[in-house]
Formats: sequence, structure tokens, C-alpha cells
Amino acid sequence: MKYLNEILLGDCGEVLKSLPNDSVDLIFTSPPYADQRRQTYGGVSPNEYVAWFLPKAEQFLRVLKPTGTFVLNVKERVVDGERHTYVIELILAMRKQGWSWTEEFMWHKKNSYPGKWPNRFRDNWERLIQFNKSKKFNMYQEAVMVPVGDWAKERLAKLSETDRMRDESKVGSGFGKNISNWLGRDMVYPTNVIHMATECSNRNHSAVFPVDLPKWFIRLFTEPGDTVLDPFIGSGTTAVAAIQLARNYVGIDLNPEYVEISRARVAETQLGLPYIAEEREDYQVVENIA
Amino acid sequence: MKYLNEILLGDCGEVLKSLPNDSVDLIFTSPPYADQRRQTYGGVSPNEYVAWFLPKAEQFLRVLKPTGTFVLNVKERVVDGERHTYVIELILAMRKQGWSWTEEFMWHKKNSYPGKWPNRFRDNWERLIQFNKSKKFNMYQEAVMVPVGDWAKERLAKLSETDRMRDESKVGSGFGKNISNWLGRDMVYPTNVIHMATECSNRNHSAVFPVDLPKWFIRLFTEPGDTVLDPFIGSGTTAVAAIQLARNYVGIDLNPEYVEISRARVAETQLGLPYIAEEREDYQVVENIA
DNA sequence: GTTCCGCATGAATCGATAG
DNA sequence: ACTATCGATTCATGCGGAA
Repeated sequence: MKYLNEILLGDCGEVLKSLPNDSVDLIFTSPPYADQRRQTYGGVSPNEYVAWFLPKAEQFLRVLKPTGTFVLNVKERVVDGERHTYVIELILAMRKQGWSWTEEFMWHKKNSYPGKWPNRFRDNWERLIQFNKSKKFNMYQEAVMVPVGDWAKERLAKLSETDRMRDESKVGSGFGKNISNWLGRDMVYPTNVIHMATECSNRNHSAVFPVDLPKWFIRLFTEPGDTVLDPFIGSGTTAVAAIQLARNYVGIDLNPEYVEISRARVAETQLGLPYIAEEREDYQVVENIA
Repeated sequence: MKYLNEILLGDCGEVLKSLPNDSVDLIFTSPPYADQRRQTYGGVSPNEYVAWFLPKAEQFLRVLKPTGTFVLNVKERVVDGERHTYVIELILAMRKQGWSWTEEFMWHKKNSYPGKWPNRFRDNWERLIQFNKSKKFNMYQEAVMVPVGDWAKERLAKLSETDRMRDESKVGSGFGKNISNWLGRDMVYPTNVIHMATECSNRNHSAVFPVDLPKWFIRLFTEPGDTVLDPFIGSGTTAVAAIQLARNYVGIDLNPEYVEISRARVAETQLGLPYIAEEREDYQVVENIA
């Protein structure tokens, strides 16, 4: 069965059974949040969410390479005035399944929908939960470095005496630092908080993340030529990100309409919009046909 | 037993037994994270954390008014390359105890300690978990409104202590003279993401949150004259915040040294720095003795 | 007064090595 | 094998004195 660089139709738990073991480097996905997209997806009730997700997660675990990573974008919905517990229950259940819960990134959505409720504020963040199959996974931190903050210009211009030696933290935490090591540094590593605006232009899909979000994780956890899987591909954003970064993609969706939309976006992307050529060195520059 | 506006010495689970039912409007606290302040506190092993916390949470539930709120500042540590599950297990256990898990605010710490590891980035956020006793709790959203525009958020976050003494004089509103100019203009409600730097100036306490953090929640969930409890008072920051906002406080700590430090800070705050008199209408203006 | 500039300091985690 | 200890890694901000 051909699966590489395809958008496949079906339930990912079933479709994935045709994929070989240890064949995927990164799984990045934003599954339908419980009951929140009832019109578009079947709608999963919060209480059944964990049971619904686990058999799929088992397939994810099987197809993922031992060095691979699974990044799950999810947020618990409010049920009866409370945050529902399906997300944290899922973490516990997936650990029993064999996953390691390595980290939880926070996506700070800079432009969430306006709204007012008597008992809560606007929800401005989502979880990006990192699971791994083993403690030894691939991570390419240099690929996502960011410019150092403005503080550095002033701060590093003149170093004090203590800045030139190793200065131990006073509280006994074991921290210590030698600030003179930072001289000449203009790029630094990011943190586990990611600031990105949500995608406003709705592409017939009710929950859109910006293409920069999967791109960030694709750069961080894969190299060109690796394979990225999104088992709830929706409007195809993860596949677009993979193509633009010269990775292979596999997309799956239950909904034929989304499969169509994704295939169209993929084709459009592959046809060689000029910006692709800049990011993919192996691409020829092609006239923009649009 | 007198407990109002006192810093009490002892294990909060025991000390709280002397407090009456339904007597506290807000509990705001940052307990020792598992095993992470070993030098200063005893250190609780991650695996025992939930069992250690639950009897205390039971007392919190008893002393909290039905309209009150419990805000818990906590973050899971990494154990053997994984985020430990004690925090999410605690949420599940506290719900069984009778708490509602209303919301989870995100504290984005802009100045986390530097560090680099092969498999993770610096941790730049902590949880502020909101628990309630009933669905009908008090919330004063207008008290934490912010001027529209990003510059204002930056301005608020960057106010130094001296700036605050100078600027923060409007009773209850929390906005300084400069910023109050914008009161008549477009004010918006904040979101559930809070941007504040950690307190670096050493107060002989290894884990200091900025006084603005408890202040934000005190404004949001209480009115002047209400009672704020911090059962792990540490260096007394929550009590200082309560005093500056004309609320009653109750602080508890197991460590005699911290009790001393907290009492000293409380006394210093009460001695009537001028800005206090402006914020507490029930205070006489007292000469600054410093 | 106000701005500027020097300077100290904070909830970490990993891998190697030793016991 | 299992645990304990130790060295190595690297940002951003607020305070306080000087200009």
C-alpha cells in the first residue's frame, strides 16, 4: 500500500494498520476536541474521549520510530462550569500504554476570540503535549533558535567581576553561570512557551492552527527527508508545513470533504508557489500560477 | 484563637483545624514543589506528593467560604526525563474530595533561569489552577481590566517597585496615576494568560513570585475587607499583597525562619509607607519612619 | 526629580563518574 | 544494577547608586 505523501480517507485507527512499524519520525496533530466540532466531525462526548482516543494512540505508538516524537495539540473544554478532565486522564492512560510524557509546551494564542462570561476570561492558550517512545529521541534545537533579546546589547557590553567567573546560585539549587560565556551570542534557544496568533481566515475547517505551528515542531524534531504524520489532517495544514520544509507527509481524515480540501492544498503547495523554492533548495523556482 | 491578620507557625493541615468553617474568601498559595526546595523545606518526594497534599486540601475546603476560590501555583518537575504526574493526579484527587476544577491560568515567566539540555528547553511557565467549592463563586472581573493595546501590558509588567509606590494609588482599581489616564478609554478584560517576571531580588526565599501575582488574584476574587489565606506563606508575599489591597490575611508556614521573615515584611508594610494609606481607606496616614 | 548604568540573582536538568 | 554526587549548560529583569 502506498501511503507516503498521500492524504488518506478513513478512521486513523484503522488506516494506520496498513503502515509498517517504526516508519514515522513525527506525529503532529490536533484531534477534534471533545464534542466541540459536532457539526463537522462525529462529535465525541467528553466522557468517552479517552476510550475513543486510546486505540488510535496505540497505532501511533506502533508506527512511530523509537527516535520519533508525538506532539498533541489539545485543550480541555468547559463542561458544567468546570474544565473537563479528559486531557489529563488521557496523559495518564497513554503513559500506561507505554508513552513517556516528556514535556508540555504552551501555545500562547495572541489573538483569541473575544468574549465575556461571568465566571471566566477568554481562553488564550492551548497545550502542546510531547510524548515519546523512548528517552532517546531526535531533537534539533539549533533549527528553532531565536534572536537574543535587546537586553543583551546593554548587559553584555560591560561585564562585572562576578560575570567573568562562575557564580553559584545562593539558594543551593545548584545553579551557577559564567556570563562571559555569552559574549558574541546573537541567537539563543527558545523556551517551552510558543507565541503565535491563530489563523483567522477559516478554510472551511473549524479549528485552524497557523502553518508556523507544525513548522516549528517539524524543524525541532525532524530533518529534511523525514516523515511527518497527521492522523487528523483537517484542512491539510500539517502536510503543507511538511512539504514546505522538504519532509514527507502522511495525512488521514475521516471526513471526505477534508480529504478533498487537504489534497487541493497539497497540490497547490507542490505546484511551486515561489516561496517554496526559497525554503526547499531542491525545488526549481516555478511561476506562480495563481 | 486569634488568627486574622497573623502569621502562624506550624503545619497548615494542623493549624487550620483551629479556623472556623467557611471563613476565608481566597486561598492563594505556592506550596513547595515536590523535592524542589529540599534545602529550605523538608522536601516531598514526587511519588508521595498527592498523599502529602490531600489532608491539607481537605482543611482548605472546610475553611473556604462557598463563594470563595482556591488558586494553586504549582509546576511538575522532571523525573527521569519525564514530567512527573503528581500535579494532574492531584487535580483528579481533589475533584473526588469535592473541589471543582474551574480553570487553569497560565503564568508566563519571562525570565526563567538560563540552561540548556539536549532534550528540552527552558521551562517558562507555571500553572495557576483555580479550584472552587461551588459553581457560584465571587469574581470581580472589572478589578483587573487592562487598557487595550500591548504597550499597556508591557507597561504593567515592567513597573518596578518604586514605580508602583508612586503610581499605584487608586483604591481598588490597581492602576497608577499614569495608567489611570486611560481608564475612560478602551478597557478590556484580560485573558487566562498572565505575563509576569519572577522576583529576582533575594528575599532569603528561594522561590519568590512577584507581589503583583497574588495582587491580581486578590483583586479578581475578593473585595476590600475580605480574608486571604496563604497556607505556605514563605517570605510573606501574599500577606503583603493583601495588606496593600486592604484585605485581611492569614499566613501559615512550617519554617520558623520564614514566619519571622514574613512577620517582618508585614510589619514593614503596615508601618505605613505612604502609598498604603492611600490604598487602605481605613488607615491613617502615618509618617514614613524610614 | 529623572534617567542611566552597573550589577546581582532566580522552583533546573542532564550525563558522567563514583560508591 | 542501582543510587548518590558533581560538573556543565545558559536569559532576562529589577534594584540601587551615580550622573
